[in-house]
Amino acid sequence: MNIKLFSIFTIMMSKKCKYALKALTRLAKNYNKGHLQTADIAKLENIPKKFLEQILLELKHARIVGSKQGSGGGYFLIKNPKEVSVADVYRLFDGAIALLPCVSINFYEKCEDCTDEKSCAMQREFIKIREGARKLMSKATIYSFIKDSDSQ
Amino acid sequence: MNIKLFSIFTIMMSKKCKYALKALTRLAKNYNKGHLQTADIAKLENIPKKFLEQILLELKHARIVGSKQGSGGGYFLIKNPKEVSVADVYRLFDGAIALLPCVSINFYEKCEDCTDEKSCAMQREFIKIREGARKLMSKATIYSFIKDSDSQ
DNA sequence: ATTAACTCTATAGGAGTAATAGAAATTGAA
DNA sequence: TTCAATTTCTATTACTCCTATAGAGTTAAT
Repeated sequence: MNIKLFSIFTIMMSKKCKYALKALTRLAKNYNKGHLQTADIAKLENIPKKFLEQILLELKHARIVGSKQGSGGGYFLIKNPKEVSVADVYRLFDGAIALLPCVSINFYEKCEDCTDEKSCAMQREFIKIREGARKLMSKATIYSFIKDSDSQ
Repeated sequence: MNIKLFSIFTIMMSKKCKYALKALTRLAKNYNKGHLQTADIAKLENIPKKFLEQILLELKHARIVGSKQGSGGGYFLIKNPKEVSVADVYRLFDGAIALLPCVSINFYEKCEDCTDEKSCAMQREFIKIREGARKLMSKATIYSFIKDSDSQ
């Protein structure tokens, strides 16, 4: 009968991106209160430390976090938590929000198999899907993660 | 400066899934008008023929298309084009619509790094995103691809 | 029978993910 | 000034999955 019993192949957000969001959430709780060290964030959030180092470095290059080097150093959030959206982080680590390259705003590419983009039957619908996802992912910010969680 | 010049790593719909949607669109145009052969669909849609064979077979196992074997055989759509959604096809080939396994309806899995799911700060927002994407992808059907494209 | 098509399984190459390792640079403090 | 702690950066590994191809098997029309 060929029934698919299990499928872990699901395309989702990468772990890197998820870890980034969790780390940013930690940093947001500490916003304007100094810096946190990689090792501490790693332990608190169950993220492999060396992997988290890479992630924080990328976030630094994207100017979302800042760092203090050397002994007693660490990372801190530069941007306001309300101005760091899931969309921003997703684009940085996982790329396009659109499901097809030809309907992506930031990562546009022509589909190889498409002879004529204008006559593509799927574009109109996939633009709608992209817009829905884009709006929701832009509205969800790091701040929205913390605003109710500390019974504040 | 370490500027990322190019990134083709974007997570999107797989080619398999895109090819499936294109093939289904072809079959929908021929709905209730007999069958089409793999080779013809492959040529019309610029899809590698042997790859398309696999895809149509999977769609058959999912009871979305039917087939007629032997010489002169081919594939035809079983389901009404209005009842085959992007969500259905996406789930079949690419898996979960949700961005995190822990907020997926059909492909739920616990996040390894999450100690306590109830206290996860991100769940609420990611459920919203999933719901938006789910609704849009369920509303977009194969029929919605063809309804205006033939100036009908 | 022969031909043409679907059915099924296997496999290969390439790409990307997740994670680890280690050396270099920087800073604070003893 | 030396040491220790931390960030910075590059390389590399193991693994998985995607894309595509190949070929043998099965079915049905002529």
